[in-house]
Amino acid sequence: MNKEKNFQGYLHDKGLKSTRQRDDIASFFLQKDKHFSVEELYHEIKKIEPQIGYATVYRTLKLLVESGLATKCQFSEGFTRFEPVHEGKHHDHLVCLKCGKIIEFKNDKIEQLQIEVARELDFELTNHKCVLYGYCSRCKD
Amino acid sequence: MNKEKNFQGYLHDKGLKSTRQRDDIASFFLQKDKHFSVEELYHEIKKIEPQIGYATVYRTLKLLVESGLATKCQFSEGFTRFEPVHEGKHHDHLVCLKCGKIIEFKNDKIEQLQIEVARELDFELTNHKCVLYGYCSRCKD
DNA sequence: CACGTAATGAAAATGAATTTCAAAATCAAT
DNA sequence: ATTGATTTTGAAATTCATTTTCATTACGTG
Ligand SMILES: [Mn+2]
Ligand SMILES: [Mn+2]
Ligand SMILES: [Zn+2]
Ligand SMILES: [Zn+2]
Repeated sequence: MNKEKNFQGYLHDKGLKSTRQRDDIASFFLQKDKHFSVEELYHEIKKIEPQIGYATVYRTLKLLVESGLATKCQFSEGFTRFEPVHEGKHHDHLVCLKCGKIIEFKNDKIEQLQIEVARELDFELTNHKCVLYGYCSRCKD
Repeated sequence: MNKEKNFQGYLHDKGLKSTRQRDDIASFFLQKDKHFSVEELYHEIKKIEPQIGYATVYRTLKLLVESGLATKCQFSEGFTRFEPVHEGKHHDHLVCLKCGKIIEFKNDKIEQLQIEVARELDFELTNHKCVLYGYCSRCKD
């Protein structure tokens, strides 16, 4: 898998070591398409690597974010979620306030308008977060 | 001031009491145009009401949000900010990653496109947060 | 293999936010 | 104004996500 190669490359370039724990976390995380809480990921990794500690999961997620392979999601749940990046494609989210379902969307017009907003305000844009809250098709009514 | 009347009305309707502390916090907060951290607000209120406790500031902000007179802002700073609502006008934010400056913007096209995105995904929209991160005119370069 | 360095994990620490609880304040009914 | 039921307050304790500490273990270059 190419993402794992990228992670190995990132570690090497930074003079960091490849370890069984890091590799297990990265390869499990990167092959899923999911918005993980740290707790969820910790419990999944426990099955593969029973001695793993929370600190290592936190530390490895930080490295994945720094390497550009993961992004942080803050959905006002009181904790952070992390998701593997989707092949260089940025997207935003809808979050169901009842069941917690997370739906992804991509809208180039919105992205373009955000760039214009920033330019008009003489602001150099680096990234953004757009989260739509409400009720999914199964939870509404 | 009308907002303070609304707060008094909210308290009365919910069978809650009007207290010197609540009234001082609400009237100070509602007349400012600022994105307050709880700590900032606490220190400002201390000047007016030296015996105030953090818990009362937190509790009053919660009431202000519930009454629709304040909104929570989460700018990935590790804590929550609160701002008085602007006369029924929704807006979003740009946040400078260097100096922390918060710039407001309003873009009806983006808002409309968000509504369309939600409709296409059969999602009942209640609210949204859109935060653009980058560098303000003074901090870029 | 050996050594210097980095990583791990359990436990402690941190920090924002909430809860607890005894004392004080509010307010509707007298 | 006085009462008294109920709510609010503030200091301190608690909670919970996340970070840090530190002794031990693992990595990887030579
Ligand atoms: Mn996603
Ligand atoms: Mn604002
Ligand atoms: Zn739902
Ligand atoms: Zn700036």
